[in-house]
Amino acid sequence: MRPLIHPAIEDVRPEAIIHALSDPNRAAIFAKIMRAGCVQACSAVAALGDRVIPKSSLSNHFKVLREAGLIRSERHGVELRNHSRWAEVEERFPGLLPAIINAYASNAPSGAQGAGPSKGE
Amino acid sequence: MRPLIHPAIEDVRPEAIIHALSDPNRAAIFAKIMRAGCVQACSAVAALGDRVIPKSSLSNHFKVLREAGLIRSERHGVELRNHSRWAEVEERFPGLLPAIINAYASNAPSGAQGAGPSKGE
DNA sequence: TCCCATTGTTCGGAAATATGGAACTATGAT
DNA sequence: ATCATAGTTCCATATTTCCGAACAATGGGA
Repeated sequence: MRPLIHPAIEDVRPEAIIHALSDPNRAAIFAKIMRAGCVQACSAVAALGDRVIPKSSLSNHFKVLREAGLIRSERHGVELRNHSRWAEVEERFPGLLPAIINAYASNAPSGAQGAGPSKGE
Repeated sequence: MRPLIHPAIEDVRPEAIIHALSDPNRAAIFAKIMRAGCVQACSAVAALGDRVIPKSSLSNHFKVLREAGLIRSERHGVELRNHSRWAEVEERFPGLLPAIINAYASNAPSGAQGAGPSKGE
């Protein structure tokens, strides 16, 4: 098992962040990590809306978020705890995260607050 | 030749915009269209920085921007004129475009044909 | 008119990336 | 030691992207 990779904030590339959040599932995961008080185990987001995400896919989504510089993951026993790196990213790219999270939220169909996968149009 | 597809602003989905701009080339093209006074022929961006983009790739980049709702293209004789839909998109997703364009611009090394207004120097 | 230069689109195959089931690893508990 | 839990890795399939080449559409001559 490879060690977890966390880029230094100055190495974070805007396209990596934007690409990571261009997937509604990942954006929803990231929004959830933030809303959860900045700490969230991976398994806590096993489902988004009505859709169950396979754990191999989930693992990959967390990896993308991590390597983009959006979250920091620490092992605690058998689980990972994921912290949002919001403050760092916000300082480096002001307004980027709020605007993206907001865009998804304002497009959300029902009471699904935050960034959720759209289930129709 | 199919007609050009321009989604109504209310049908524009945030993930489409974010995905379109998650490619640095497309973000640079979009930024250039804005800087050029909101009208630009496709051929005017045949090269970005030192890289020449094949025209089939360029055609596809413009298509992605268009169908994401970021630009509007009109045929004028043999060429297309591309207008940014900034104002509409800004109203629908406030702050999204400035934040993304700014993120690329603030990351651009000197001289690189980056996206957006330069920040300092 | 016919020909041709210019602009952009479409096609098709190769390369890259994403998805998810199954097997695996690592840790804690009994 | 054995088991359960939480994530990772492997790998085959599916989807997307890239770009050269052929094509289409328009305008300008001769």
